Amino acid sequence: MKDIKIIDVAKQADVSPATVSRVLNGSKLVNVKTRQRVMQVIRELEYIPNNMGKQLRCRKAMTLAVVVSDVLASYYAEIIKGIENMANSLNYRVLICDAQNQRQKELEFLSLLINHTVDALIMVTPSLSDEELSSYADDGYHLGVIGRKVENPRIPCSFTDNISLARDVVFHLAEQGHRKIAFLSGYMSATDSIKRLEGFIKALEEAGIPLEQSLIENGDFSEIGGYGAFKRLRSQRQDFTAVFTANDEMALGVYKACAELGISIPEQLVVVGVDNIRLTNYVVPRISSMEQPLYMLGSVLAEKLIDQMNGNRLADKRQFKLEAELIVKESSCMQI
Amino acid sequence: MKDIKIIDVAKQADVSPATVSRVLNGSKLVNVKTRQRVMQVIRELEYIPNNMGKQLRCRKAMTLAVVVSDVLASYYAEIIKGIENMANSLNYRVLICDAQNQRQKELEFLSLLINHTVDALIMVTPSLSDEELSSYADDGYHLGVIGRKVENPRIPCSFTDNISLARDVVFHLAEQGHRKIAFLSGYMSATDSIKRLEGFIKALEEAGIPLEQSLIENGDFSEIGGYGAFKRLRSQRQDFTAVFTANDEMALGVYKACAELGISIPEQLVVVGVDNIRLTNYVVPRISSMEQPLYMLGSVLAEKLIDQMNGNRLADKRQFKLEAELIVKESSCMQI
DNA sequence: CTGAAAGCGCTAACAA
DNA sequence: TTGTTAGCGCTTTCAG
Repeated sequence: MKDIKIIDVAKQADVSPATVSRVLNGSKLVNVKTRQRVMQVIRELEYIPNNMGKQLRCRKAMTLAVVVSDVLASYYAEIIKGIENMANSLNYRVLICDAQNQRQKELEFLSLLINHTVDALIMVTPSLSDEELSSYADDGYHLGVIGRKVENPRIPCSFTDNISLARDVVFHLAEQGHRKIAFLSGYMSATDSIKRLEGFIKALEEAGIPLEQSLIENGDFSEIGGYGAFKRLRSQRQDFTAVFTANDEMALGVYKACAELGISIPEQLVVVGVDNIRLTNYVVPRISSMEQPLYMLGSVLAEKLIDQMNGNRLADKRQFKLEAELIVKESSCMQI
Repeated sequence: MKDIKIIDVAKQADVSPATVSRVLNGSKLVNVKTRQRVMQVIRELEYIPNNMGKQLRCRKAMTLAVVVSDVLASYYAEIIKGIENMANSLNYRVLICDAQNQRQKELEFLSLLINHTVDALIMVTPSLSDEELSSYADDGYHLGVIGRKVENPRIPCSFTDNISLARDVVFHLAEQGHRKIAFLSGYMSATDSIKRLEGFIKALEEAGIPLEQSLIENGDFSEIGGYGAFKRLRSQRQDFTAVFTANDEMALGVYKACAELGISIPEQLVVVGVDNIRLTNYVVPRISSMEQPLYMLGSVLAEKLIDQMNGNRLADKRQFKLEAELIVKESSCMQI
């Protein structure tokens, strides 16, 4: 902790601090000879520029904050990795903010932007409305959103195409002859759930399969929710041959219910989930699932946000709609 | 982005910036009347102190960096959560650094400390030696380590008691009459693996069970490694009745091998792993496992490190050895 | 109890 | 090509 300062280097090299700064920042306006001398001194003194001084002077923290609902969810880990790797490669750092599923916390983290602790904030959380975020964005703060579409032209966003995601599932099932397909939704307040249901309905139409409201049941994205939803559904109807669950957790719940009810998968019932979590490969039969491009959602958005901060405000594309990929496994396919 | 500054507030309230600063920082040296007036102006102007200015002046970033080998590993997520929640509650922020399993990256992140981007660094990675870390700590930088014991008196550390962890497993097995217990290690370079093996050997002695070298086989903490290790072991000997794997991934490998070899668990072979990952509850039979206090490892260390930075350098306890907990499930217990 | 003034370490006009 | 100078926004002596 010697704490050499730029002035120390300057004196030792017999130049001004400005010149040292120029050398440090790779300015072309420095004599080669001088540059070498300064570099030499920098090495000798083991000088490391103090980032706080730089930040204040440049009014840039070179840091992004990412707000997630719960750092424990593996869903976020991949997104964070995407953001982190991209940010680091562009010389930015990443602050992690765990909102602990509390709207209040999400709001509090916004202060990191306002008090200039970070240059931009990425929300991967559902609580804050477009309007709330817009008021900040319109004030000139840099905000990005992952997981849903936002219409404010200042807010870049990346999200999965849930309509085509649902279509892929329905067509995969329809191709195998299924006509009675049930859908288990997540929270009805979640955009993801709404969009998947919407896509499901659209796809049925496209596939020429009549929509039956009684084949749609509410879950809540949890295993237990899926279990309950399936049981309720099954108590009403027994004629459906396939279930599309809005995520894999609910598919696990369906598995549990089927085990209890003596329904064999995929012979009597075919199941497809979303997220392709690791567990889907460890139950028998393995669960077919739609894999979201999580890493990409993170890296694409981070890149765009950083790009935008560095002046390319006019760059055209602001919304990144990425496609999920169907991973077919035994739960939805006899002949695999 | 109005960017009100302290001087603006000062003028408006007809006081000096110093007084505004005092109000902001809750100094007692302010007349109640003045304080109210200043507060009023702060609210009116919606003044938010600029953190960069504060950081530079106070020479504190109020930020910790956490370096992990791979943000995707669920193992780290819990530790990060522990650090994050504790840090936030003490008004610190957390920077996440993904070393991507590269030693070089770990080294690079140390620069965050040196250039004063963060006040302290927590290493949850294995690559850097005690000596390497010590040289920084001795220079006055604040470093903490999670996952292994470090002897430098300036470096606080938190880790699981692997000796007692292994003992708990061995005694659990011995109590059920097992005398031929196999051990599958992780990487031989990993402290965790070494300590668990050491604990295993010690515990056998304590339990009065003769040690048999041929019942110890090398794995590498991966499922495939566990699979291979078990196959090798089994090709040599068939008389053991229990396997203790250094982590759950390897236990999954054992499951796979047993399925192929027609060995039934727990009737013919009992299995115990470490980490109690979610998957252990979804295979049949569920895998008994030692659960590490990951959240605590993170929060305890963060608390200590922050405490230490704030002057309590003399506080006695520097090493936090926490106990793992045995979660008994069907893989190691017939009568469950 | 309050204010003036001096920086924290750095960069960027502006001059030379 | 280089140096001088003036801050970035804040806190904290030191006087009063």
